[in-house]
Amino acid sequence: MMDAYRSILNGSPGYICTGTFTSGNNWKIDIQKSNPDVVLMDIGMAGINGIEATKLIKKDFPEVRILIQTVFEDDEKILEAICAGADGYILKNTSPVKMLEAITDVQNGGVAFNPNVAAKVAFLFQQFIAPSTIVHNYQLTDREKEILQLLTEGMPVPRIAEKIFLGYETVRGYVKNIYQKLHVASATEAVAKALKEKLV
Amino acid sequence: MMDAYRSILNGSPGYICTGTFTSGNNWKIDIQKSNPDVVLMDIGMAGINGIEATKLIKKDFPEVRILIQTVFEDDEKILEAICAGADGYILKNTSPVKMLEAITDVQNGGVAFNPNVAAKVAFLFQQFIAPSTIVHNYQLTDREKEILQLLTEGMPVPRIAEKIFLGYETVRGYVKNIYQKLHVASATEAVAKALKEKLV
DNA sequence: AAAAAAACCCCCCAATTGGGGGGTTTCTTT
DNA sequence: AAAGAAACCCCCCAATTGGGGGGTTTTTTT
Repeated sequence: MMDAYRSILNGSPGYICTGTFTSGNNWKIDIQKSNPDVVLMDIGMAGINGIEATKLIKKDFPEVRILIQTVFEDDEKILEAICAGADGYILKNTSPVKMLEAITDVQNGGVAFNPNVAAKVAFLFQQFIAPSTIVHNYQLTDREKEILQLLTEGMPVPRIAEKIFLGYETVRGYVKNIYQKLHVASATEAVAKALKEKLV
Repeated sequence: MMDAYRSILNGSPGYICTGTFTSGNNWKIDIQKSNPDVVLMDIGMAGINGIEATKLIKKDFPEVRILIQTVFEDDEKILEAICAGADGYILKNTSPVKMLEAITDVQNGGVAFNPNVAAKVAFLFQQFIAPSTIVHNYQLTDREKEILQLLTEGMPVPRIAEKIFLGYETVRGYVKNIYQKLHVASATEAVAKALKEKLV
C-alpha cells in the first residue's frame, strides 16, 4: 500500500517520497528525519491515530502540511480532523492524479476537500452556523446591547449598575426594554436568545 | 464574459449551456425556461445578488445545484454562500478545466471548494466549532440535564415543575445542584455556560 | 424649531430566585 | 448487605426579578 504511494510519488516529476512509516509512535523522529513538506496521514494508523498525530505534528511543526486519508466519510472524524488542523481530507480510492493535485493544493497553502467530504463540511457548517445568521433586527440601542452583553455573562442587575456607573433603576429600565424588544419575559430567555442568535 | 463560458461549456463534450442571464431579477422564469442541472452564479450579479438568488432558487428548486463564482475570497461572503445552500465556491480566475471539474463534482452531489476558499472554511470552522468541543464533564445527572435544558428555554422554575410533574422545591433542589456542578450562581450564568459549551 | 428617540431616574408590589438548612425513598454499585 | 448516588420533598429568609406606573434631560432626526 505504502509502496504503491511511494512509487506514484517518486514516479511523478516534482514529487519525492521522503519516508513512509507504519505507526505514529515515533512521529517526532520520523518528521525530523524525513523533513516532509506534506504528510499523507492514514486516519486509522496503528499506535497514535491520525487525528492525534496531526495535532501533535501541527503543534511542533506548524509548517508541515497534513493531508488526511481515510476510507470513511464519517462526520465526527471530519470535524475532528479539521479542528486538529488538517489541511485536507481525501478518500483512499482517490485517483493518483487527484491525490497529486491535492498534495500540490495543500502545499500552496490551500485546503483540499474531496467533494463528498466538502459536502459534509458544508452541511455541518450550516447546522452550526445557520441558526446564528438569522439576522433579526431587534433595534437594540448601544446601551441595551451593552447591558444584554453583561446579562449573558450572568451578571445580576445591581452588579451591572455598579459596573457601568448607572442607577439600579436605570439598568432595570433598560432590561425591561430589552425584554420588550426581544419578545421575552426573563433574563434567561433573553440570554438564550442573544446567544443562539449571536446578538452579542 | 458570459459568452466565453458558454463557448467553453458548449465546446466540452457532456456539457451544454442552457442559458445565460445578466441579472437575478427574473430568476424564477429563467430557471424554469433553461432548466439547468447546475447554475454558475456570479456573486456580485446585478439586481438580486448571487447569495439572495441562491437562497431563492434553493427554496423553490432544491434539486438545482449552484456553483458560486466570485473574485473575492471574503470570509463573510463564503459563510453566507454556504448557509444559503451553495454547492460550491470557485474563483473567477479558475481555469476552464477546473471549472468543468467543479461543475461535474457538484452535479454528482459533491461540494466544490477552491483550495483557498476551503482553507478559509476550515479556518472558520475551527473558530466556530473548536470552542464548543471543549468537552467539560460536569457530571450532570439526566434529571439535571433535563432541567438545565428547560432553563435554557427561559422557563421559570414553577413552570418547569408543572411541566415535568415534580414539586416546586424538588426542581429548585436540582437547580441548586446544577449551579454547584457548573460553578455558577444564577440561571443566566448557567444558561450562558450551557449554550456556550453546548451542554444542551 | 419641533418631534422623536435615547439616556437617565424613581416608586410599588407580587413572584421568583439563590443560599442555607433539613429530610425519605429508591436505585446502583461495591 | 452496606454504601453511595440519585430522585424526590419541605422550610426559612434576603435579594433579585418582572411588570406596571410615573418622570426629566439630552441627543438625534426630521
